[in-house]
Amino acid sequence: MKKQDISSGRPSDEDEPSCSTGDHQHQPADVNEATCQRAAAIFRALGDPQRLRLLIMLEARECCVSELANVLGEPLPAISQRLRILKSERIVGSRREGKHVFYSLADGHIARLVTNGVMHAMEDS
Amino acid sequence: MKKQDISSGRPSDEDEPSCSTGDHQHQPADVNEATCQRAAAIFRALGDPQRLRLLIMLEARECCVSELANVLGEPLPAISQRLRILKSERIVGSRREGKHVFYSLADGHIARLVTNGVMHAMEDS
DNA sequence: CATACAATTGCACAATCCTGCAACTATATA
DNA sequence: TATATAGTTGCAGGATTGTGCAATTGTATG
Repeated sequence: MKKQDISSGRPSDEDEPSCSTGDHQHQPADVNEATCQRAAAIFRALGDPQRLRLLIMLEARECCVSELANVLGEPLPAISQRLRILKSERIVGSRREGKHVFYSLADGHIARLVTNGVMHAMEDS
Repeated sequence: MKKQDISSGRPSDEDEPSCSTGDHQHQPADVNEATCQRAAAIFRALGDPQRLRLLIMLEARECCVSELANVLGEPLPAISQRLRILKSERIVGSRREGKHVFYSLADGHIARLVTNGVMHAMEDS
């Protein structure tokens, strides 16, 4: 009959083979709900072509809003809106200098994330 | 007067200092529009908590749809839908074995992307 | 103080996306 | 062929999101 009970990886309730103590070791499989949502929020923020283009520019160097607007040929309010979203997720940081506000990537971790994503997209078939 | 012309990084039209030949070298700043959109599409697919949770499980090992549905405690059609989206972006691949369809991450590149995102979310304040 | 430039915010419209349920297809077994 | 299990697809709803434009704030200069 060979009834392969694959679908019931957890046959019934109260049977947790590798995690019965409730003690979580950070294996990939069990991640905080909060962590999961935070990570998703970051990815979602990166998941827009226009915002991603901003990040790619900021990856090269710190830029002010009007410079980004000029180079990308888009209205300034649009750029500001996108930067606002990226900042709300702490993906970019800002610094004021006179009339200008300069934006840059928050940290190297984000830079790696952006780079890896773009790399993968390029290597793609 | 010190007029700092920062905003006009590209003062007027028809002036492209470093790219006048049309030959693209893959600096971070200039990326194909297509590449940019492809990368954004990948990030967008990763940008949903439920889908991300699937990927985190698949990062550990290959799983079939009903197993994922069981472990995550969600209806099977919902899981199938999410996998469908992930597959359409070539983030996961599928393999049929009898009644079951097994899903797994498409490649190590994607795995790294997921890991990095989750890592960053955990390290975050 | 008035003016000019830089940047942000608010609002409305459109598009996209996520979800849930039902119906359908596919595979194996009796 | 009939039945049960596994998985996919289609569709309608409600929520979220991206965009464009006008109005506002902030900062330096005449």
